[in-house]
Amino acid sequence: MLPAHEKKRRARDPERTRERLLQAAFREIHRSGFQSASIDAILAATNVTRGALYYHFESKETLGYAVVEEKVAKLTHDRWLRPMRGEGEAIDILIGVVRRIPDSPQDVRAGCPLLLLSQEMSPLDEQFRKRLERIFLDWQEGVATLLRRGKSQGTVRSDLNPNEAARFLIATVEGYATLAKNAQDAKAWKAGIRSIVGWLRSLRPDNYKRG
Amino acid sequence: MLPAHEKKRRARDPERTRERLLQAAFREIHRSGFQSASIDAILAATNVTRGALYYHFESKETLGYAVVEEKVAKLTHDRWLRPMRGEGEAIDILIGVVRRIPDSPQDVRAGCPLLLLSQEMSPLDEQFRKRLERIFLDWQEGVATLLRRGKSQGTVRSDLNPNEAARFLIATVEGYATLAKNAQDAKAWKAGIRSIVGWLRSLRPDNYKRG
DNA sequence: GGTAACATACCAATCGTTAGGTATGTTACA
DNA sequence: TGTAACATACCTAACGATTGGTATGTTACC
Repeated sequence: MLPAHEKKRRARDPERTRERLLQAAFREIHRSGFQSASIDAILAATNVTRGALYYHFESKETLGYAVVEEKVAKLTHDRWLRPMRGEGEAIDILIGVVRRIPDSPQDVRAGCPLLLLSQEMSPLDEQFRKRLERIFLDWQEGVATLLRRGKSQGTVRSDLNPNEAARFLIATVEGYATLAKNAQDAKAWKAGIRSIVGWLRSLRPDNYKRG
Repeated sequence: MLPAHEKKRRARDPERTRERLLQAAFREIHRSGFQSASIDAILAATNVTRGALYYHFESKETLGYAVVEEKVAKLTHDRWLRPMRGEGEAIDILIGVVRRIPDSPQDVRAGCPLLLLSQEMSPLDEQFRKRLERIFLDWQEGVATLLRRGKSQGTVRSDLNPNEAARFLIATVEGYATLAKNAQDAKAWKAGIRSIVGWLRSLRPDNYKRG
């Protein structure tokens, strides 16, 4: 007998259908933005029919909201929040996280979906905006918490304002991501990361030297 | 006799028609992005007809390119390049420029058009991308030139890399603009400006104190 | 058998674009 | 100077394609 995951594909598997739609919608939205994302393109990419899509999602908007909540938020969670909860020195962790952001040409050219959706949708759709804002706030809170821990452990300058520094880090990361996306050049991104790492190092106490 | 500019409006005034189309297109693109910008909306805003629009611009794309070249580039020029050519200490000039970026609720909520178009169009349309990249490069070069001047005058740290610092400034400005746009909150922008100004001050030589 | 999970066919609206015509302005020539 | 010839600057109507959405029908599974 075949292992469970290789069993003959069930004719009906609503969870899988929904997940495939979400994934395809994420890709399409990431490519074209939400407004220009085409339902037809999503259907073509998944071989799901209109009826099935509108069975799982009541409108294009709700599909978009689900993409933000379940796909975009997950990215931030996996790349930032989870690693930041690990052991180690705060600045080291942040440098590691920043360096682990995908830097392949494809990734850099595609850019950050959070950034794209913020620019496009936040003035147009309050429901979108609120969901994106939730992601930014969680991100900021995660960084600030880590910096606070660093301060209490003496590995971060005592005069640093954690919330302010967290915002600064996020702004810089997103700013360089924009420049690199516009340049369509992974080297631009890597140079940005080096600058950010340099700034992160400056958050250590003056008397705190490392190898 | 009436002054020249109040004379009865000429039935045909191609320059004025073109300029009005450009202005309305800029507004519409800034609001909706390029792909979702509606020709109908531009026509309605100007009371210009389809035929007139397609007389002045051969397609929606060329209209978009003209908006980037003649409207978006002008913004960067007026707000950054021109002030940066003035007299004075480099860091003071940069702080002044940054503080003079419009910070009304409407401006912050609308966001930076350069940012929006980069996010939306740079992976999709090389012609767009090149024109946007030109703006970013001019911007960067302007800041770098000013910082170089500051170094030679001893008002900027001698160990500073002008191009790197220029990129850092631009990335930070655009990053905070994104955060503020997503928050739809002018206070977020003003706080960002304060952080940027703080960073700019740190570019002065250690022994260089000011009032 | 009942209903959850689809599939199909179609709708009205909107998209950017163009064809075809008109009105106004300019220029060349008698 | 008058006007024929032409060019510029529009206007109107309609195009075919695509948009998101829905109503109705069918099928697989508990």
